[in-house]
Amino acid sequence: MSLLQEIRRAGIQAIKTLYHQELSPEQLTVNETKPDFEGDYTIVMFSLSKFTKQKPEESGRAIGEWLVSNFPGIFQKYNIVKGFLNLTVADSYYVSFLKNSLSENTDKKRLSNGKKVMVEFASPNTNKPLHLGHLRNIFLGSSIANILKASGYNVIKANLVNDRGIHICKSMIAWLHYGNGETPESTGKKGDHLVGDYYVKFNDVYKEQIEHLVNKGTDKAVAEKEAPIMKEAQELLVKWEQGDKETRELWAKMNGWVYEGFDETYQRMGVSFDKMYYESKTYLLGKRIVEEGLEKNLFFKKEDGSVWVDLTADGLDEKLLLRADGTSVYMTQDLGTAQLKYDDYHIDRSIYVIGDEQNYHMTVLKLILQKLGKPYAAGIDHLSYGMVELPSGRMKSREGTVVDADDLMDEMIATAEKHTRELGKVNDFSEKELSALYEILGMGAAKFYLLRVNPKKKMVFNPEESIDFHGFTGPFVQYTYARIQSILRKEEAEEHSGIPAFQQPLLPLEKSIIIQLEKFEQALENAALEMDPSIIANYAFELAKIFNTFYTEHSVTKAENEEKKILRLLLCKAVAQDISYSIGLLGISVPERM
RNA sequence: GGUCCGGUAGCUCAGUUGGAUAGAGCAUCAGCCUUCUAAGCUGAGGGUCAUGCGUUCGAAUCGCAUCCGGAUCACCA
Repeated sequence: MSLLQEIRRAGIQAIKTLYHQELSPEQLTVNETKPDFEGDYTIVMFSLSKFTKQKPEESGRAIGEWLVSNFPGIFQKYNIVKGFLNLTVADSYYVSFLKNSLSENTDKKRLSNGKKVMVEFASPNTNKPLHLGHLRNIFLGSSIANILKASGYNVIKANLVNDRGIHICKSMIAWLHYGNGETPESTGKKGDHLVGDYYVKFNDVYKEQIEHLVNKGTDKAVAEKEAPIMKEAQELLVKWEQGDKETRELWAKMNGWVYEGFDETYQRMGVSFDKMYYESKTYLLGKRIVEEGLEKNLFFKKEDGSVWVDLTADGLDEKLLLRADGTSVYMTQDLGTAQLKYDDYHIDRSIYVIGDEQNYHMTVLKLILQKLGKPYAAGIDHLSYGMVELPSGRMKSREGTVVDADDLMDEMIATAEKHTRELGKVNDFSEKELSALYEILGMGAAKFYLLRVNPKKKMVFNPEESIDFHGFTGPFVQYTYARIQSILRKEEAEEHSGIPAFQQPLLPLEKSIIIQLEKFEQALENAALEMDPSIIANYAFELAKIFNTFYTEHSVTKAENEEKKILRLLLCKAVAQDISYSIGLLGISVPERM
C-alpha cells in the first residue's frame, strides 16, 4: 500500500472514531504539502465541516492529534494552516521504506494478475521504410507492453503487417519497369529503403503521366484513374488476388527484402514481437462474422447486395461491412482479426496502438463486436496517439517530407558521439565500448523525447533543431545514473559496518529523495491504467532532478559521519536501481559511465 | 454540418478524485568546477491557464455558450 493510501486510510479511521462518520477514500482529499509549508502530506479539512460541525481548524487539530498518537509509526507531528492539516511523516517510516525497497528486489518481482493482454503495434506497410511516426508508435507500444508486464499482465506483443494491397503493387510495378534487377545485395541498400525508392519512383512516373494526360485535355480525375502505370498496378493487384505465380513470387521477394530491413531497424530499436500477423493471411477473415451479424439481424443488406450496420442509434453513422461484390473492406478484416487474436490466445485485453486518425474506426470496431456479444469486445482498447508533425505540417511520404527512422537514429547516435567527444570523459573506452555508449545515449534521447509527452497529444518535431541532451531528456536521467555508479565504484572496495539504526534526522533533500522513490508504485499503476508512458518519464526525470540537487548539496563519500555515509549510499543504490528500472520501462538502457 | 480531441510562460510540456502564492525543461540574463562526473547545480525575469457566464467556502480542473486549431464521418487502408 502506498503512503498516500495509508494516510488516507488513517484519516478515515480518525474521522470514524472522532465523528462517527464513514468516508470513502474519494471523499477525503489528501495531497502533498506545498513546499512553502511545513509537512509532507496534507489533509484538506474544508469539506468535513458538514458533519464535524466544527471549524476546519478545530477538526484539523482533533484529527491531527489523533493521528499522531494512534499512528506514531507514520506520523511524527502536524500543524494547521487555515483548513489544511499538514502532516509530517516520521523519519522511521521513510528509512524502513528505503531499506525495504533495496532488500525486496533487484528486479522488482511482481505478482501476476493472471490476465493476458495483447499489444498490437508497429503494423507497418511493406512498401516503404519506417518513419518518425512509426517510431512514436513502436516506442509507445513497446513501452506500454513493458509497463503492463511490470503491472502483472502476461503480455503478447503483436505486429500486424500490412503486406498486401495496392501500395506494394506500386513498388512492384515500378521495380519491374525501372529496377533492372536491382537487389539489396547489388546496391548495398537496405531492403526496405530499396523498395521504398521504387514506391517513390512509382509516384513520380504517375504524376508525370497525369500531367501528360491533362495537357492533352483529359480531365484530372479521369487522368488519375487512366494513367497507365496506375492501371498496371491495379492489374497486378488483381493478379495477386488470383494467386498468379509470378506475381506472388515477386511479391514475396520484395516483401522479404523489406522484412530484412525492418528486422535490422527493430533490432536497433531494441524491440521484438511475440507474434506476427500478416494481412495477406487475414484479409479474407471477417466474412463469417458478417454472416453472423446478418443472421442475428444486427446487420442489413442493401439492394445492391452490400452489407451495412446501422449505428445511428449510438450517435454514429451507417458503416459498410461488405462491398456489393462481396469483397471485404478494412472493417471486415479487423473484425476477423479481432476474432483471430482471441482464438489464438484467449486474451483478456487487446490493445491497439494506432494513431488518433483512426479513433472513429476503433470506436466502431469495438461497438460492432459488443453488439455481436463477443466475449472479448469489452477488452478492446485503443491506445490512441497524436500525429508527429513537422513545422511545415504533416509528413507526407509522397512528397518526400518524411523523417526516416533509420536516418533519425543515425543522427541521434552521431549527436551522442559529438557530445561525448567534446566532454572527453571516457577517453579510455575502447572503440567497442564507445559505440555501445553512443547507442545507449542516442537511443535513450530519441525514446525519451518521443515518450515524455502524453500520447494523446500531437507533437511537432523540428529536424533543424537536434534533440536535446540537456534538461528533461533521456541523457539527463542516464547521467544521474552514471554519476551514482561512479560513487558506488569508489565505495565498493570499502567495508562498511552493516546498516545502523539511523538515529540522526533525515535532511530535507535526503527525505525528498525517499518521498519521490515512494511514488513509483503509484506512477506505474497510473501509467498502466492510462496507457501512458509519459507518466514514467516524468517520474524518472523528477527523481533524477531531486538526486542531482542532493548530489551538489551533500557529499556521499565525505559525509559528515559514518551513519550519514551509509544512509546516502543506500539512497544512491535505491535511486540507481529505480532509474534503471523506470527508464527500462521506456526501453532505455543506462550507461555505467558517460 | 454531425461526432471526437485539443488551447497553460517566447518555445516544448507537467498539473491526480476541484484545494494554499499555477510548475518543469529549452531559450535569455547573473552566478557556481582544487571537493563523489559541470550531459550538473543555484538564482532572476517571463502567465488574463483561449474568452464569457455559471456551480461553491474554493475552479487551470466541473457545466453551458463562444472563438481558434486538428482529426473523422469513403464501396481507401
